[in-house]
Amino acid sequence: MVSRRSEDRAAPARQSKSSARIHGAIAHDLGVAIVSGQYKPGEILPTEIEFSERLKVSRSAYREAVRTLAAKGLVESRPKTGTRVTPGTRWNLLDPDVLAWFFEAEPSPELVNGLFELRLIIEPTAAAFAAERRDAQQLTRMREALMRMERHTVATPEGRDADREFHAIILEATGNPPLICLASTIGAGVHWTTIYKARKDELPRDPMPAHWKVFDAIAAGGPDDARSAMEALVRAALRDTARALKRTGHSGQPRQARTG
Amino acid sequence: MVSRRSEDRAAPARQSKSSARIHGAIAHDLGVAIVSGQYKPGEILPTEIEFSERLKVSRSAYREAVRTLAAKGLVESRPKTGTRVTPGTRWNLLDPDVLAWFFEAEPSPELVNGLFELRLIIEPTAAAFAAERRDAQQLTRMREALMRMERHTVATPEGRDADREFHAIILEATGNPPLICLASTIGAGVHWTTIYKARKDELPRDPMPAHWKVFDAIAAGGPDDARSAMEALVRAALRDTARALKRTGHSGQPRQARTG
DNA sequence: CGGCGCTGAATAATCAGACAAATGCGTTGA
DNA sequence: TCAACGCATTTGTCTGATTATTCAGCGCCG
Repeated sequence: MVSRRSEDRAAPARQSKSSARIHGAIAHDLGVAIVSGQYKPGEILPTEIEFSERLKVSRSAYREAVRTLAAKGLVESRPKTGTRVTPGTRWNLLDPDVLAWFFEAEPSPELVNGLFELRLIIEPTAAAFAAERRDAQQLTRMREALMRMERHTVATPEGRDADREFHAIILEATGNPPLICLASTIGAGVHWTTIYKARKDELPRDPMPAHWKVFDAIAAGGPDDARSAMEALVRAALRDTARALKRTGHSGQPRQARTG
Repeated sequence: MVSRRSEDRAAPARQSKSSARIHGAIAHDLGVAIVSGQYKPGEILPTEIEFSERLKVSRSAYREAVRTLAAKGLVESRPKTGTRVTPGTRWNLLDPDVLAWFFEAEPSPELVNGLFELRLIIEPTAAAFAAERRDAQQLTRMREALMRMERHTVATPEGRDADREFHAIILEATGNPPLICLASTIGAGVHWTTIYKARKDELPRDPMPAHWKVFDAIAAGGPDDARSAMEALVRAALRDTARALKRTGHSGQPRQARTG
């Protein structure tokens, strides 16, 4: 995010490069500015006219960006009052974009710990459900994913894709749509944005045995075994993630927001 | 939602009554239409010009509504292609508005069961965390909430508010922001929209003993006791909710969406 | 003295119409 | 057969004006 003048807290202006939907870029930058505390809850943003002029975009593009943020609970607009940053308790922390915006800036330890805790609740339970409900075809796909992961190792994009897919199939096997939504959001937001940023020589030790244990338990149809195996796997992953977070300070590297 | 002509699947037009932000009303109606399956995933909405004319609103108002839906993952717009309903796996099921829209229409049993399951995972764990982390002041507030609930009973709005507050304080005591966000969303979406729609004579039996058990465990600092007490409480509530859902078919009664 | 309605100004909300950018698709030429 | 080109379509953006809301201040009345 580039500010031309120091008093501009969120004034990236339109990227002259190529195209990039403008309202999406503004929503992204403003969202990051809000979750990172550059605009504090209760604070009122400049008027539409002033802000859109400062950003060098039309009022309509700016307004569409604000609608996006309002949909995620970050701001609230009222005539005469203006657009106000809502209290943090109203933010949709589980929105994929909001989570991504947090991790682009410096997520608070409170948030990171909270997500870790949540993941530690959700994923083992999902594995237990999967052990009870998976069908033969899902089992086959899990095995294939793990074999692909083993062949490529997590040091490669292919290996990481296979890892992701393994977890995705487990979630799918739960047959619980909100759980699937939740777990993939958290997984995408926390785990993959950090652990794989580690330097190659700091990659976690061979994760395959832990993965195979989860698979075996699910294949055997043992929910308790699946739960504990997955808990061990997640704990190991979280240790690595925490280490990476502590080392880098934050996850850095902006990514493309899905919205827009 | 009023349709003037039968071929209009989502054409409530602007409410001539009072005021109501137009883009918010459109987002609401279109959102309900999408989650209820009137527009199916993969389907492409009419062009902005056509749809906005049909709704009798300006293109900009319609576009802002679409931005809101896109922010929640329900649709996706691209030049030349149009605005397409995204596959259900990409919807933010845990967005409070999306959840509310589901419950305005007929939520699928799959979704309802999924939410129940999720709640049964989350809330007992939250109670366990609360038992370990609550401070004296939170304990006092919990007791006051329960006493207020006892005094008014859940048959009154005051009693229900006290019930809500009790659960909210427990969540607050976990100190886990994503968990707070998640649990309040699910609680708002599932529980309160259904159970309290039951006829007075079908209200659940005295919920106070179960509530006091949860409180006692949290006060005593026993996470395991708190977990099992809360699990019992939630199970009872879910039974009542399931009964109400089965009887009414769905939760009916549209409510005001928060967005806009 | 206190509450209540009126008035005005500030701001978001909506509208209308034009132009720009992107992109899927058919056409055309090698 | 296939690649490059151009066209039509649709969303994206811009401009400027008008409308609706609502907060704050003031005066009036009880």
